[in-house]
Amino acid sequence: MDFKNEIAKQIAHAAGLQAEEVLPFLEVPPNAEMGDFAYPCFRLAKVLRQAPNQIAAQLAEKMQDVAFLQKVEAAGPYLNFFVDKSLFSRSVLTKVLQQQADYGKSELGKGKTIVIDYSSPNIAKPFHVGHLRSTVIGNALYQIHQALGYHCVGINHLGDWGTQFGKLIVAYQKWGSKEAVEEQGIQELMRIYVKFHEEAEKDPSLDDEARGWFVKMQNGEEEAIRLWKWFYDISIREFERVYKMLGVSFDAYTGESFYNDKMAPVVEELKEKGLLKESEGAMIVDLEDENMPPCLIIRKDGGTLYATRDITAALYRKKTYNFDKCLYLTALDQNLHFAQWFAVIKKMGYDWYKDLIHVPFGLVSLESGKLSTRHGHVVLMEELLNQSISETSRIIAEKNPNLENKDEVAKQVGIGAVIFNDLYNSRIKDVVFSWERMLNFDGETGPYVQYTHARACSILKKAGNTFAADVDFSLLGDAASTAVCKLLADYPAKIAEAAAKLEPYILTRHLVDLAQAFNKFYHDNPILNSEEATKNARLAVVSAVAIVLKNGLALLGIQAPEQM
RNA sequence: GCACCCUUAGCUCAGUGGAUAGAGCGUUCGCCUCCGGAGCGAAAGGCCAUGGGUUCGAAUCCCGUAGGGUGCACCA
Repeated sequence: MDFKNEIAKQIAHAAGLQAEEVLPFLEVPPNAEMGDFAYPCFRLAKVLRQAPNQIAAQLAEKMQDVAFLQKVEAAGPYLNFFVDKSLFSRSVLTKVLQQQADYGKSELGKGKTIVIDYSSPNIAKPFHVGHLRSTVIGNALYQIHQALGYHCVGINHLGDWGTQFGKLIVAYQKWGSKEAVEEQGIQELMRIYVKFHEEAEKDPSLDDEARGWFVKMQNGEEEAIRLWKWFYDISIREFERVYKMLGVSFDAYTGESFYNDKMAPVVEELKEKGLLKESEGAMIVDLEDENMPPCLIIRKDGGTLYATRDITAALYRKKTYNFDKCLYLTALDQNLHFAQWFAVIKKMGYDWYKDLIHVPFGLVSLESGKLSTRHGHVVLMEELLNQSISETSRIIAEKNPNLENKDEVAKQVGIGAVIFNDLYNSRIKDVVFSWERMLNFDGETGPYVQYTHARACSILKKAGNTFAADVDFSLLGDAASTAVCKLLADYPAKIAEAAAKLEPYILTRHLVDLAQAFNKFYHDNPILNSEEATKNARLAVVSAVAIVLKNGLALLGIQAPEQM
């Protein structure tokens, strides 16, 4: 039963309106003592030509006998509703306990396809904290949409093509060795890449040489491709190690190199449509009428660019997946780039340009300043995860030394902490990375939610993981129990809201709210030590909370150990 | 110069048209002979950057200003 909907109907009936006119304005009072739902009557004042206070009083009068309402009260201009608590908890809890792992899922996105482009790191560079956000937010949006019934396609659009590989080839030939690259992997690639930049400052002809090698790659020349592929394989192996730790996977690894042979026809199409024009030796699409700088398509040396590849990839994805939406998870500083090439797609006459969505997030920096791979000014992803895991191990050794499979749990909690932290605020906020904050597991953190889940599991275990089916819901009338039930009831709507706003934090925060409400419930109400019927009813609450916390964490890409 | 984003408690952030602006961290004080203290309770801490406007009502919407961040031609 959807109480909000039913109340809207009742108000509409009493006020002579349609339920749809009422529903959007139904709200939750700031304080639970004021009621479970509220309707402000200000907006009726004009229509009914009466003061809001009077309207509220009259409507309250008319609704005294509604069965599922315990009480309707006029508080000044507000109409406050108190739902029948036992009816409410029955409705929520039976649903959660029946649906279990499916609670929260829906068919909102049935038949729709959503392509999500996330993580997309540049290969041949180490995977660092700057890559975390795209990876983790993208993965959460993937899981969330999947729960809503969408068909999701996760794409890792690797930065695996471009002049930087020409640079790498030159650097390898001049200063590298096969042994060193095989032994040290990306670290060695990084070393020679940095060396290249140092040398190129003194000798600009190195840049021309690098561009030359990239042209060879584009032409498919054997030696160039062989080296590139070698660098590629080494990088992917290292990335996959990190993805495995994070529990993230992709449906396709079609990176930029994948589009190498697919760009020519697209450039041809731009030409045919009269969009391409020469400027300063390069080929551009003019966007003056869109109030933006031009979009560069072909360099004066004939090379392709970022935008060329993104446009080609978008056309390919539309053809291959026929998506309803295509999301791009990148930092906010790429705003203009996306706005530009989206506009090019529009000019090409494709009305699905409006289904292309840049999902930006704020920049990550260190307390000591900007991230810079070249200057070694980074925190590597593996280092971060390992630090978090070892901090977790330390805490386990202190608090729960007899825990079985400690190492496994330390991984789940340590990695969960990192993921949770990144999904806790709205995307757009800049992040200043801090070890101190990162490794503090008190308060609104992943470990807190996991701990709450483990605690709930522990109680259930002590009760033999079972309770009687005929729950007496009237025993759950206290404020703490009601607060928990309300949050359980709101959970499905929060998933939908997170998807609509493309903001996983909506879900993350809800889980924190639920964990807080549960911990209060736990402190206020003895469970195992209470009288049989009460114990049974409270176990139903504990069980439902465990289910929802676990489901919610799963959508964020975080595991929920039963002990920690 | 033009464009985009941000500004709410000491710090990190929720709240985006309605009732007394909320969390967490940090600080201070309580709570384990009692279901897991990675917990719970309480205190202190706010001119919601600023000036106008719209509205019965603005932290929330619109315009201006200031401060901070970012982007603007052959990197991605």
